[in-house]
Amino acid sequence: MLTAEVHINLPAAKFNQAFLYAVPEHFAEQIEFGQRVLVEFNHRILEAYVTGVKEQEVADKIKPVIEILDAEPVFDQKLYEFARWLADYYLCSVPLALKTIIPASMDKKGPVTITARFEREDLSAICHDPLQETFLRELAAVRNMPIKTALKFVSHEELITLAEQGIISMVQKYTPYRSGKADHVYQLGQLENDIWEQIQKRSPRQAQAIRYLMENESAEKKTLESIIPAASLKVLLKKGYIKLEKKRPASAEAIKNLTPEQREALKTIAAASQKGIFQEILLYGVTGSGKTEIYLQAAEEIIKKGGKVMVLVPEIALTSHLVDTFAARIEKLAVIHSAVLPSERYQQFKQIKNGEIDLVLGTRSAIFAPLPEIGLIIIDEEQESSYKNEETPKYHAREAARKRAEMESALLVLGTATPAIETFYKAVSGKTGLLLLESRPGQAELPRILIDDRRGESRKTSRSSISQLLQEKLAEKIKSGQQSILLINRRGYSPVTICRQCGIIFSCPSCSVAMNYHQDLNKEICHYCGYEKEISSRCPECGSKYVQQIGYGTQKVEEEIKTLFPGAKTARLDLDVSQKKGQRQDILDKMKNKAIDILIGTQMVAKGFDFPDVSLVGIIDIDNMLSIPDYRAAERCFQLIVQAAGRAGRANLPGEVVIQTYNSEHEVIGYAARQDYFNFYKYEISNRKILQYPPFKEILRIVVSSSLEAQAGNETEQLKWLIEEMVDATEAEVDILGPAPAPHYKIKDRYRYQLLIKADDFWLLNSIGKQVLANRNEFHAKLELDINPVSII
DNA sequence: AGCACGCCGACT
DNA sequence: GTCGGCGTGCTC
Repeated sequence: MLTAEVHINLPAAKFNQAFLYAVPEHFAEQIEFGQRVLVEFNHRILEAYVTGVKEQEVADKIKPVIEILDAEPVFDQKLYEFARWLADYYLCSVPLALKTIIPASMDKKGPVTITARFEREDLSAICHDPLQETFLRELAAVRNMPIKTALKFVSHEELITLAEQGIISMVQKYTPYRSGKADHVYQLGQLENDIWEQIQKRSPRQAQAIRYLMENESAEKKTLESIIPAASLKVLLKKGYIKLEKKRPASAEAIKNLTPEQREALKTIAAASQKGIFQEILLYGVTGSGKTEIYLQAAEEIIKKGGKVMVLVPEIALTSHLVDTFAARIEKLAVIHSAVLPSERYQQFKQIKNGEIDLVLGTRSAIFAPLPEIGLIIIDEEQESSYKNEETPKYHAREAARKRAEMESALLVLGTATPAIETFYKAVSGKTGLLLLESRPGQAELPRILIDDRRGESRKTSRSSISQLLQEKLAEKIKSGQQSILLINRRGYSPVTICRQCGIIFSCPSCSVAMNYHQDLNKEICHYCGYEKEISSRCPECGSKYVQQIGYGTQKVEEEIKTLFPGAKTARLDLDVSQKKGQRQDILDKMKNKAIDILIGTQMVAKGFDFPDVSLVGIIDIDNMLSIPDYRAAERCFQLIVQAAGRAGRANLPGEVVIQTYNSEHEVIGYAARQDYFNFYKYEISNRKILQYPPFKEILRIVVSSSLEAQAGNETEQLKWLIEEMVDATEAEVDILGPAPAPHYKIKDRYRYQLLIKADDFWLLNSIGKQVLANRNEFHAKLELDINPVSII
C-alpha cells in the first residue's frame, strides 16, 4: 500500500512526530515529498506537510489523504533537514519550522474545490436522496470539482451538510501566482523600415508605442501600458516588433581597485571558499574600509566557478545602496524583501530553486531560500539585532546561516565594523577566522568626536534638549550649507505625561508603561499595545489642569530645532514617518539633494544611509540608552555611536560628532569616542565574565504570562521548582535567575514574569527547554521560551 | 491545539 | 432525571 508520512500543521511543540496516512489510488501519481496535503486528524480536517512517500504494508487501519493542496513541492529534502534542525535548536514543532521556511508567496489559495471523500463503490451505502445521488455519482467519477460546478447540482447548504457528514470536503488549494512582470521593461524589437511605414499608416496606437520607445529607448511596463491600449501592445509583442524584458541596471559598476589590505582579505576568503568545507571568518573592517567591494569580488569568484552566494542584510530599506551596488555587478541576482510583489516572489522562488539565480540578497528569512550549491554565505552588519526573529521559532539568522553553511560545506563570512561581543570572542579565541581592515581607502580620517558634558551648562540652554555646544555647531553648519543629523532614540513628542497636582503618570490601561504623547496626532499612544487616547487638558484622576509632558522624543526635538533655527529646513525620520508609504524615500531623496539641513531621527538614520554632505551628527540622549537594564546595553551603545560617527563626513568633508551626556567619564562613551573597539571589547568581555553572561554562558529566557496576576506569579515559581528538579537530576551547573516580574510587567492585559536560566552547555539548556515544553500542560499560563535572547528586557 | 469523553453539580 | 461545567487524554 502506498503511504505518506506527514507532519500535521499544528504549532504545539509536541507535534514533532510524523503520522502515517494511506495514499488513495487516485493520488498515487501526484503525491510528492514537500507538498501540503489535507488529512483527518483526531476528528478534524487539517493541513499537513508530506515528509515521506513509500510503499509498505501497514497492519493497522490508517486514514487516507483527503486532498493534495500543492501542485508542486514547497520544500525539498535539504530544507526539510534544515527545518528539523531549526525546530530542535530553537524549541518548536517541525511543522512550525516548516511554516517559517516556506515563503509567504506560497500561501495564496484559490477558489473552493469540492472533493469526494468516498469511493465510487460505496456510493449506494451513503446516499439515498436521488438528487444528491446524481451529484455524488458525478463527483465520484471526477474526484473533485470547483464549487461553481457543484452548485449546479445541489445548494450551498446541502454542500455544508455533506461536508459535516464527512462525505465531501470543501477545500481551497494553493495556487501559484501568475507572474506580474512588474520589473520588466518594453524595448524595441526587430523592425524593418517598410513595416514601420505600414504601421504608421494603418495603426496609429501601435505607431505611438514604437515612437515612444524610439525616443526613450525603453519604457517601464506600467508606463507604456498606461499610454497605449493593451491590445496594441499585444500585437506588437506577438510580431516581435517590441519585446518585454527584465529590467537591467543602466551601467555596470566598475570593479574597484583594492588596497593591499583588501587584497589580502579577499585572497584569504577566496582560498577558504575553495576548500569546499565549512569555515567561518569574521571580517572586521572599520567604517569606510570597503567591505562591500570584498563581498562583491568574493561573490564574483564563487559564481565564476559555478557556485551560488547568499548575502544577508539587516533591513533592505536601510541598505538600498548595497542593493544597487550588487544589482549593478551581479547579473543573476534575486533580492528578497517584503516590498517585492507576491507574484514576483513566487517567480523568484522558482528561479532560485532551478539554479537560475547566482546570488540571493535578502533579510533574515532569505537564509531559507531554496538556493542550491551554496559556496558562500555573507552576513553584513552581523551584530544587528534584526537578525533575530521575534516570533517562535526565535531563530537568529547568524546561527541559522552557520548551520546552513555547515550543511552546504560552504564558507560563512560575517562582516561588521562593530562585531557582536560573542562573535569577536570566537574569533580571538581561534574558533573562527579573523580578517582585519583597519584603513580607509582613498579618503577621510575618522570624524572628530566630542563628548559634550552638559553638567554645569548655563541656564539659558540647560532646559533644551539641545546643548549649547550642539546649538553652536548646528548654526555653523547651517551657515556653511552643510547637513546635520540628530539622533534621538525615542519616537513621539514626549514619553511621559504627569499631573503636577496629584503626581499620577498617564499610563496605558492594558500595559504597565507610560503613554507617549504624539503631537502630530494630538494623542497619547502606548508603544506596546498601540492603545490611543485623545489628550485631555485635565488630569483624569484629580481634574486639575496642571498636566505636563516630561522628556523628549523626535517630535519635540524637531519642534525645538524649528524654534532655534527658524530658517533651517528640517525633517524627521522615525517609525511613525517611515510607515507612511513613500515618505521615507521622499526624505532620503531630499537629503541627497540637500533640501534638508537638519535630519532628526531614531536609530534608523544611523544605520546604513550614506549622505555625502553630512558633516555633523548629534547624539542627544545616550545616557538613556546606557541605563537600559540589559546586559547588551553597553554593546548597543558603542555600536550606535560608531555607526552614527560613520555617517559624519564620509566624502571630502571632515566630520564631527557631538555626544551629549551627563556621564562623560563613562568608559563606554570614551571607547566609542575614540572608535576603539579593541579596548571596548576588553572592557566588555571582562564584565561578561564577571557577570556570567554570553559568550561565557548560554541563556534560556522563559516568560510566563497570564491575564490572572496571581497565576502568572505562582506558576513561574512552580516552573522554577520543576527546572530545579531536572537540574538536580543531571548534577550539572545551572543558574536559575528569578522568578522576577518581567521588565514590562503588564503588556496587553497580561501579567508577565520571567526566569533566566544560564548554563555552560547549549545542549543542556536546550534539553531543559524541551523538558519544560513536555510538561507544558501542567501550566495554565502561557510559556514563551527564547534560546539566547537578543535582549532580556 | 482542540475535540470527545466522562465525571460532577444545578435546575426544569 | 438532563444539561452543561471543565479536567484528562488522544490524535496515524
